[in-house]
Amino acid sequence: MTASSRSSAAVEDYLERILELMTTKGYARVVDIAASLQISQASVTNMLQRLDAEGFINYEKYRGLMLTESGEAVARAIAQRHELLTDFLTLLGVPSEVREHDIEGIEHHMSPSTLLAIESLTMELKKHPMLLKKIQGAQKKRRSRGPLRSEE
Amino acid sequence: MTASSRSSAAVEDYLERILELMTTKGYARVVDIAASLQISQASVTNMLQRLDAEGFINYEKYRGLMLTESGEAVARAIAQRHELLTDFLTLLGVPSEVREHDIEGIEHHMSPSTLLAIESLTMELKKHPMLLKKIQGAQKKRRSRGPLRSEE
DNA sequence: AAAAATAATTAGCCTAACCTAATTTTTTGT
DNA sequence: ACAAAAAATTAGGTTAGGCTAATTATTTTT
Repeated sequence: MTASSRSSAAVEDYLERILELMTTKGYARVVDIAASLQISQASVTNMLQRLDAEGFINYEKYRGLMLTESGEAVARAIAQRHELLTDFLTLLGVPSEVREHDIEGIEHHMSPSTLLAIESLTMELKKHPMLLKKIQGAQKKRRSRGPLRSEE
Repeated sequence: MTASSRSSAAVEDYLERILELMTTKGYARVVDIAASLQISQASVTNMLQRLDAEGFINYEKYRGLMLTESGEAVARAIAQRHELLTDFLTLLGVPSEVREHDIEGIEHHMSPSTLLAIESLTMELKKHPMLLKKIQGAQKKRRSRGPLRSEE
């Protein structure tokens, strides 16, 4: 009955996409979620049942779903993290393809403390465009010499 | 023969710990690895067999193990990432308990591009102690007002 | 050198998240 | 209205990475 204690990375991913679909299209069907996450519809159905059981959505077979309060709260928190990280990495000049991939990997593992730190940092960096230029420049230099490993 | 294409987060964790044990104690026994990763010895034995099969270590039952070239390369890459991230988050004033936890979660998901950007940023930040003070200050303020809330 | 303690291995399970194939329900086009 | 298409569900696998309990090797102590 209660939304359970801690949500896994997978749960967070689903909720994030569901919220996004709800806000952009007004609804989130199994087929849309599957396409968005690039997984099978069967897997989505399965997860929706679990999300319902855990109190993150209200789900009725074949009929559709709605985020609960708690589900929406989780989804919004993740979306906010995602946005913050996008903002931050964009500022640093990380190329968009790589950026999105990295964010999807790391967004489930950042504590409020770390997020707060990055938020502060991001805000501060925005006030110092010269500094940002320097940072982006330093990257180009190194990249051409060969950094840590092969590029992605 | 060849170390396989892509290493999972778990593989990377094991290799990182093995390298650390090797350098600090001179050897890495099953019991030590298990204690360090807080998992059972049985699981470690299992993974060691896999690491051997995939060419990351040379492993002889009951006798011990050595990192191969490829295993050591992976381990060093991860260790370097870990160090960089520690440096970065420390600079931002993220408390050490949280910091370590977050790093363990995210270090397996960062592309060379992102790492390079953070490296440049970290170097630049070190030259601007006043800026850092400001960032750390901003965090304290917010933290006392509320956990993770959006700003402008 | 034998017994006791410690370390390592094996065997057999478990769970989370995925998958495909088959089936059922809903929607759509004529 | 009803057949065809699309969407959703169920049933039954698979894989990674953990676990415990039982067994076997090795090391230490007496």
